Amino acid sequence: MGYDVMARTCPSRVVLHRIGARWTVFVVNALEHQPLRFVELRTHIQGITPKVLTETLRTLERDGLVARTDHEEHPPRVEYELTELGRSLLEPLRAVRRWAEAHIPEIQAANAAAAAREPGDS
Amino acid sequence: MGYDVMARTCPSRVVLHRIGARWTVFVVNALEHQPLRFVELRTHIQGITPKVLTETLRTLERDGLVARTDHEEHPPRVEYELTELGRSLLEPLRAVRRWAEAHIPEIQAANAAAAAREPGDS
DNA sequence: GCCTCCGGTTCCCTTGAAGTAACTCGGTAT
DNA sequence: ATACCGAGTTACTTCAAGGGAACCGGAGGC
Repeated sequence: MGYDVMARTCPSRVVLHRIGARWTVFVVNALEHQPLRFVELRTHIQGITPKVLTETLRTLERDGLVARTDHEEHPPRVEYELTELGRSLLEPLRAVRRWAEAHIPEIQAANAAAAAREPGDS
Repeated sequence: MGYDVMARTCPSRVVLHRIGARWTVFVVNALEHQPLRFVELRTHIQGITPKVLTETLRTLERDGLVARTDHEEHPPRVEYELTELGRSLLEPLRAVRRWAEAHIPEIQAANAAAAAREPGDS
């Protein structure tokens, strides 16, 4: 309690920034139903590069949202799963994701209308 | 229906990116209860510069989330308010904001623990 | 001896979002 | 004439996130 996101120094700004990071939403969403391995995440989240996936996972780990389990096998088997904390983020993120998926047409229409209102640049 | 954020070309990625933009959450939240003028937004959202506020508002306008009303007075009076669409985003964003505000201690603790686990760099 | 598999790492470059600071515009007040 | 207001704009800089491509290491298989 007592945090105010509007305050310049509020730590929740950092947290919001993390959530807003390009790939966080996708990784968390991907781990919703079961633990996944690196390659599985990679193929599940289309377009993510290994570098960025690693970075995102490390950040999520540091923040205590994702747990990494190295099974010490050969070939390597490493699994990522949501922690309790990470799981608690699912609900809000799902809401945002659902909103995004549901309102695409309206947003696209608004953009098209705005574009039509402006003088075409060609 | 039928959008899948995990698909490389899904338009919802663009939408999520917009929502994730540094200042979107703050502007939308600030407009929750009543229309605000430029300066009011500026003082309400601590740390935002006029340039960035303008950019954010323009984007929100284009996306149809915020309506701009110029009252054509002198000195100028311009009010920004959420549209119906913008208002529908409030609920999901509030959830995320609440989550952020609520889980700061845990995230900070996780970060501190992770930092302690690593070899100090000095 | 070399390849493959998995889970990365490394280096380097590009982009674009954000920040800084100074300036504009048109009208009214002093 | 000058200054001030609100609501921006403009030009320039900065910087971290992101992307691309190539490489690594050790076990097991051919």
